[in-house]
Amino acid sequence: MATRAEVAKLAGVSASTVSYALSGDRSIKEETRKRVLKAVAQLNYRPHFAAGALAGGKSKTLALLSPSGEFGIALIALEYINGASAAARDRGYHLVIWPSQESEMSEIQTFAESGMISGVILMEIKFKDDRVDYLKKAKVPFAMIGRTENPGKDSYVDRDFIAATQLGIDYLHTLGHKKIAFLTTDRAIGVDTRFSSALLEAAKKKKMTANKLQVVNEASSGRDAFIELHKKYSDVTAVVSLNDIATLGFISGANEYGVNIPKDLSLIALDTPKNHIEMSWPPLTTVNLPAYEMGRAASNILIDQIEGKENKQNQELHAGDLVIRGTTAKVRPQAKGN
Amino acid sequence: MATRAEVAKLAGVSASTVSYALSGDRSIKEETRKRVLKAVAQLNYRPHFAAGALAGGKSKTLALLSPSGEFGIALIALEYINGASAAARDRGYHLVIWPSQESEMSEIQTFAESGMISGVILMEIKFKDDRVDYLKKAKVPFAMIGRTENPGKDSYVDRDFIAATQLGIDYLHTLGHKKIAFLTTDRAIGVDTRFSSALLEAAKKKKMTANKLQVVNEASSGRDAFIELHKKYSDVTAVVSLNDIATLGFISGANEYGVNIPKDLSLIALDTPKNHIEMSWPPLTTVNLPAYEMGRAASNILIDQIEGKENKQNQELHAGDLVIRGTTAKVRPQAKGN
DNA sequence: AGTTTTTGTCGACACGCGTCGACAAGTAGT
DNA sequence: ACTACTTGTCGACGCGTGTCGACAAAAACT
Repeated sequence: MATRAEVAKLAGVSASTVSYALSGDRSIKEETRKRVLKAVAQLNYRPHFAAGALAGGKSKTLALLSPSGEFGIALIALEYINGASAAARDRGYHLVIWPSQESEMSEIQTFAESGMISGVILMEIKFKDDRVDYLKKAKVPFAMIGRTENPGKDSYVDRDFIAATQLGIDYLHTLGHKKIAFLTTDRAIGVDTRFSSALLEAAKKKKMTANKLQVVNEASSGRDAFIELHKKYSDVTAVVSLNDIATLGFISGANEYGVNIPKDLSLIALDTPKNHIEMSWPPLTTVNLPAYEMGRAASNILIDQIEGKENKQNQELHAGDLVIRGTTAKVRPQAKGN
Repeated sequence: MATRAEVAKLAGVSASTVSYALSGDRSIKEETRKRVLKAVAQLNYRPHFAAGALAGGKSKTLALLSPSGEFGIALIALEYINGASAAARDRGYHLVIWPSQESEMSEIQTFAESGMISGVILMEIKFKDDRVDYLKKAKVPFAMIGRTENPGKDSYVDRDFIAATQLGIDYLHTLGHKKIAFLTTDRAIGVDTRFSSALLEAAKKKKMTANKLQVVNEASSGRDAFIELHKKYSDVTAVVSLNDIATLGFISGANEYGVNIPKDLSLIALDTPKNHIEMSWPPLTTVNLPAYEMGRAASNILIDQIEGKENKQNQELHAGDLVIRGTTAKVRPQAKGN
């Protein structure tokens, strides 16, 4: 492994000149810089990361705290990770996945102080989130994917629930649907609450009725929801799902009962990771969840913050786009609900 | 952040004594060690990772190279990551997810040489894998999840295809099935090849016929496979799936055609990550893929290697267990294939 | 022409730790 | 009682950087 000293010798300059030529923190004559860069290339030199971290106090490493639920990292986390990781790499950082056991926040703090990590990305944010409070107190830079009830000036990237919901509702409206139902859980994460109220609002605007079907995050629950719908709300012509797992069970239920999607019933999913879309048949019409982009944004926002670009925008909302696939169709003229 | 010097002062010993008390690399009087440990606890001291890496040349960081496919990290990778990450943490290491762009192996080498990473975990191993050749030449310690055609003495953790297949086939045999079919892709990864031949072998032993249904890694392809089965092999009473995504489409197809699983047709999946199991209805009978354990094992094997425990076992096969859920049943007496 | 500012470079130092050699004190073997 | 080894501790050094202060040379002002 080539060191800075070797580069300096080859380029005929001092060691510090090499550093400055690379970092740009002091002005260097163009010709000298070129000589240095040539030597760097020739020796395939790359600064020793630990030495840099030691001397500069910067590790250029981000930790993505993944709440270790039952199955460890959640499925959707995958796309966030991919995006965050890619953006971090683009800016010379690394991303460590940190399956954080429960409330081991003090550990995070220690690692932040020991220079191991420069900042933290948080997922699955609750309305009230202890982790957020902790990190703020500990002065560890962080960015959220999701947001607390009152995020204030904290950095976050989140779904634009209102815009996403409107895209879906407006499309159903275009297709002629007037009586709809929606699948939602009532987890304390806040996503559901925000989604549900945005949906009711959007439906109201279009003068559509919207019945709520309560589900939990399981396929079987989606199937139960279909059965409930089938019995109680037979005039409903379209369903909006706010839970990805339940969606799949819901489709199974429809299949089982001989209800054809999309001919008899339209279905649109608003909270479905890419991986699930390709798993269903027919392919789901969705307002897609731009998780990759959100992950990217989270990294960028966090890095801006770490590097002291406080002036930059540090809160983002992503709506996603309507992607029409195979589960939506025009309402049938003879349907009761028309 | 407390430093070694502060601990030393508090404990009334020299700095190096603190190091030795913690590492155990030299004998320290029991009483002294206790005093040191007390001071460590009191100050909440943790060695500065970069300093350690600089001085000792050990970063205690593992990189998990995830082939960035179309969707980045693959779904199953999730469980591997969780397992590998947990095991690494247990042994004081960290796991960096490295979405490796194509053949940027030289980058890996550079980072390994620069002390950034101590070893590499590889996934989605092909029969002939350039990355493996590269790492061997570059002398970067690595462990595979999966294995090349001729792994020799290279470290790996892989599925025990023979045992896993036998568990499934034997169970179907117990249920009275004699004519089966199986879903497989023919990707070059080697998994499919090994699985297919193990299955044919196991079926032969039990004197069962086994028709192959070729699929690709898509839900719609699984649906097509069902239709093919329905038309061509109507006497088949059970299906073994070797591809998780196709499985879900297969079930949709059965629903669509009014074929009841498990009453009319049994289905058992051998290569399905946990996340997919909870997504299907009825819940899948599987020989589960112990991905979490495999991830753990990969980390442990790699760390053993890094730490020079060459004598330890560095190749493992995991079969998984038969988990009976809702997609298998006794063959129906009146079925043609009986 | 003299003074101040900017540009370009260098040497020195600190970051916090692992580890080597030295050495005093104790133990074991003759 | 002398040597030989072991135990327990310490001080010193080096790992490869980032960065600060110094300073000569050049440029920009009076």
